[in-house]
Amino acid sequence: MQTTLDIMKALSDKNRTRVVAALWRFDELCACQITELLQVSGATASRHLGVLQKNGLVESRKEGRWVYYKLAKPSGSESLFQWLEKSLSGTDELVADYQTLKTIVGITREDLCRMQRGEECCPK
Amino acid sequence: MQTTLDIMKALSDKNRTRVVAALWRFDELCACQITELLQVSGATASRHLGVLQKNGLVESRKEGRWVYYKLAKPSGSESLFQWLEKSLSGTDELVADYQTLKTIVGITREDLCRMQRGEECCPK
DNA sequence: TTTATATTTAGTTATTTAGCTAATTGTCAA
DNA sequence: TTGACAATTAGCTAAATAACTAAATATAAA
Repeated sequence: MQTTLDIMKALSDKNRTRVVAALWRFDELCACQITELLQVSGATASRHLGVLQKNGLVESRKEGRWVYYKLAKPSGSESLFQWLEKSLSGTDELVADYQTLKTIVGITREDLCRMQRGEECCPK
Repeated sequence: MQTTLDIMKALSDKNRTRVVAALWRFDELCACQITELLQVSGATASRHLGVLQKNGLVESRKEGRWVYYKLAKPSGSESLFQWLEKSLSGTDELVADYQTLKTIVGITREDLCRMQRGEECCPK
């Protein structure tokens, strides 16, 4: 029972649900892209991703200094995600996130991380 | 989006989910029966029922001094409940709750409430 | 090897919330 | 009308958690 409750709790946070929704549209995103989307500190984004991963909702893949995340729907969760996707489709926040993400993935990882460090370099 | 998150949050609490599960099996239960099931104060049970009701998950009907609650699945929530029911089926807590509930509904409302007031009278 | 850096972990703080008791409300019965 | 009483609301406390900054870890580049 606790597993079920933990999944609900993981998905009852706005930022975590935004991450899940982002991964519906963009197959794989790295931690820095998700940090940029949520506009929180890297540590905060990392913690949210950790919660999602611990509950089997995302999985990660390390590639050099970057860590990439993608959805990992636990078996039997199809109807949950079916509901969630329908329930959230078209909400203002997610529509806006989609626009933001299109910009974010258009920037190289290197430039994005430079931006996050507050350096002057900007994406062309 | 907040509505969706609120529903998840409502269902991420163990006691509230136990109430929902109880109402799958017993069409209608009064507040005092739910208080007895959860083994919390009447005020706490009332607050949980209030959260469920506010988010459209249960509806209530007043009959004299008693208030009866039943499920009120919001439209479009079928797949959510399909997942939840499957995900929770057979868990120790809910199996135990079912046994407890069979006893509880076998007691008259009057005797149950007397028990809760700590009086000596006991159900036959 | 040393330095830079993406991510995670540790530690702190503010907010939220589940629980309690006490007070209030609304209904029935004497 | 008064008293009893089921349920809810108000007010409080303790625990959980989301955010931050700083420190630690792991990897790439110089």
